[in-house]
Amino acid sequence: MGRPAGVSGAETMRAVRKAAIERIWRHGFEAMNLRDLAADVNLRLGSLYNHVPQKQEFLGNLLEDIMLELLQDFALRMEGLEEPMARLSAFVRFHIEWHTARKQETFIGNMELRSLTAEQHGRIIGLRKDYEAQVRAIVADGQKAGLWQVDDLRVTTLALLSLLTGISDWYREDGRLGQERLIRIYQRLAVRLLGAKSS
Amino acid sequence: MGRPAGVSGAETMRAVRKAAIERIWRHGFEAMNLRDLAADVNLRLGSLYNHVPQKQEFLGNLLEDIMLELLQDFALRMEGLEEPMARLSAFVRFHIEWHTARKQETFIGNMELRSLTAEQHGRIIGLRKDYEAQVRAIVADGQKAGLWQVDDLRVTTLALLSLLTGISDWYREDGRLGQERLIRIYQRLAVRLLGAKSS
Amino acid sequence: MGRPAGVSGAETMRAVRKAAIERIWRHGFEAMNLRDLAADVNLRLGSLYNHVPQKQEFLGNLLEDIMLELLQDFALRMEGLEEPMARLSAFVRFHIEWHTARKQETFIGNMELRSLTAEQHGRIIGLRKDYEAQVRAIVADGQKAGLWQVDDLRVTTLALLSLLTGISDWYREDGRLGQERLIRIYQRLAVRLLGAKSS
Amino acid sequence: MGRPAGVSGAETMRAVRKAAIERIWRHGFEAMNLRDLAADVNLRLGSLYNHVPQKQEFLGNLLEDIMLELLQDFALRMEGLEEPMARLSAFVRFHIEWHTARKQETFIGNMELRSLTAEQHGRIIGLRKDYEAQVRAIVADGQKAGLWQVDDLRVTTLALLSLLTGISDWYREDGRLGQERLIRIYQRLAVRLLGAKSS
DNA sequence: GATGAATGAGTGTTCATTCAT
DNA sequence: CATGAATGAACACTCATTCAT
Repeated sequence: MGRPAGVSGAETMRAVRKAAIERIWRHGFEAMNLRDLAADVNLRLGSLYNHVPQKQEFLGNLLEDIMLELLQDFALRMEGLEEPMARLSAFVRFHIEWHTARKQETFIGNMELRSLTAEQHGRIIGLRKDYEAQVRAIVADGQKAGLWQVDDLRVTTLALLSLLTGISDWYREDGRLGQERLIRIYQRLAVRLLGAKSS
Repeated sequence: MGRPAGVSGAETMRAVRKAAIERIWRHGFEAMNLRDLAADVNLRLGSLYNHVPQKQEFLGNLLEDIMLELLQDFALRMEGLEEPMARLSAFVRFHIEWHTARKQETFIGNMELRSLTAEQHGRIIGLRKDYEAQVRAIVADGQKAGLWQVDDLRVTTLALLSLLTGISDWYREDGRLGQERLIRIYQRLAVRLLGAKSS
Repeated sequence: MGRPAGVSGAETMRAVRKAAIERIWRHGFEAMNLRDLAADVNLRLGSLYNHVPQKQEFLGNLLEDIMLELLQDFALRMEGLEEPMARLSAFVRFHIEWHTARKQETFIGNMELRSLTAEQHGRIIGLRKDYEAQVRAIVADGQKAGLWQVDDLRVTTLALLSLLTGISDWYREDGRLGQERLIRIYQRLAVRLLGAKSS
Repeated sequence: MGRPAGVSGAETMRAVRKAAIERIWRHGFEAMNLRDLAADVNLRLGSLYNHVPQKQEFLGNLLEDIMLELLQDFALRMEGLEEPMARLSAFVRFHIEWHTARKQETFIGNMELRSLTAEQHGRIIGLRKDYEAQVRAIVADGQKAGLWQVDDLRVTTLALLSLLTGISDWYREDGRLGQERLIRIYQRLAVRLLGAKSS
């Protein structure tokens, strides 16, 4: 009944998160029940509460951490890039890589916003706006540099993001096109969308 | 208690649908409970079952009807149009008009697929594929006609659909841009995306 | 599964209250579980909620109704009595009769105050103060009339109430003394406590 | 993690008892949870079990020790007093002092009897009867000595105890009346209750 | 002795669904 | 048709208790 040999809290926590992401992705947050989640990581229901706070709070933390990680990875990837076209390409690559490698995370990150409390929602929407703003900056800089010409900065940025994020609706690792090929296609689509001089 | 005067069964059904769409849109199908839904239309829970089938079946019917209506409206709108560029423009206009006028319906049509049974899911995915196929045909025809040049027909069509559908994530009737202006912007974006010769 | 023949909501409600009083009296509010309570009235747990609100709210309503009934019965009993000594005797008789006939109700009325929310607590303490105030008025009137002489009006009134309420800690219907004999003894004790001229 | 410096087991035990009394007093034994209790004394839940037996047994010990201490203090206070009136005064003083200084202990001593097992209950009721019997002896002796005249020895003794114990329902250290004044008032009430010749 | 982790048995509450009236 | 009442299956969450470390 006591603590079994060789278990660590942090490891269990990671396992719980992974299992939760899978379940939320498949059937949604509301449909994820904690008994099943506990079973996924070989725990009884009660034990789960040694690792996880309230279900609702857990979702908030989860989505927030996903967004934070996205922002952090994005910053790393963009480091040192100055030229708008290079930044656009890097952004498209990054976004696709993240949204295909972390398909489930990004899906629930979009899907389960409505399951958040108002307070959680505000917090996470804030982080999303950060990301948006950085993409908008790329589009704006390229425009200033005369690389492309967009009708409406805000709308075009949102359109660009929709374009890319939509991939996760149908992307499959074993799909017809390799990831690299996909990135190339979308880099070209992005450039076209912005109305770049040559494409 | 008998039926109050002036209330017809069909009317109640319509009211229930409307209320259900609102609730599903706000918090999701799983989070919609039938007691509240009944209250929305001034019924007690038990009475709801005189109008509505099982909750699960109700969702299936709802989503199917939404898709059928979309397809029907689409067909009407495209009637008589032959020229690919005209058809593209008409499609963009139609899609945006539908997805903004019927924001809730289309949102739940995308969102709640996962709440369907396998059988329902298959049926509705089939209808969505119909729609996709019609859009793909426009893209293909324009390509054959030399109006534009896409790298990958399937991917580009999906990208075009993502681009447009994404609007419903942020569109607000009282937003900065009028609907007409939005349509113009997106018609241009679509044309660019496909790599049309002139833009 | 539907509604069985010949059951009425009001009757069930009464049965639930009675069973709850018994259980709370025996083991306390916290120890009363709703599954057992449902079983007491031949219901499954879920059905209980057709009659009873939240457990916490149920307790508040219960205690409030008990106090209201006490106040109402008290008013009836005191009707028409003017003379302080007669009112004192009537009060003692009433209090003992109520606290022995409704032993459980009054016991939990005293005991479970701590299980109330702050808001409920305030409401019910208010009713108790009403009762106290009426008793205090009797003591004060007799004092003004020169029937007795107390050191401190408030304390003596509380002492008188403690004296009488204590009975329910040990009273048993089949006890050594009949209720009538008990009333006589306590009427005398009350008179003495107040320092009445003759006793 | 070993034992922090300067912490002895007996001290911890005392701290736990004190915290437990506070919690039981506020919300009752059933509502006291051991995690919170541990936190009160800066321990984690698991560590509590190095100091405290089963929760149920803990309560039994607690109440028994309270009663034993009461009896012991009572014996000390009454030592050497022979004359009934002096003993009555001393008892009243003692009872009030104990029930105000140890308000919480005596309150839970009365309140939580019902949370005991049958075996514990019997043991503690026995101790209470000891106390009662000693008070009854005082009343009886005074009666024999012609100091006062009661209708029924048992009932009057219980009434006297109710009268005094009731104080802890409303007593507050910062109340209107000082403790000494209160004792005087109740000594007079007690004497009156017994029907003493002069008062 | 202190701690984190695990466990099983509960506990209040919700909900879709059914059916006699 | 509307309603109140009943049902069973679930659900998130709590808690006393145990034990390897």
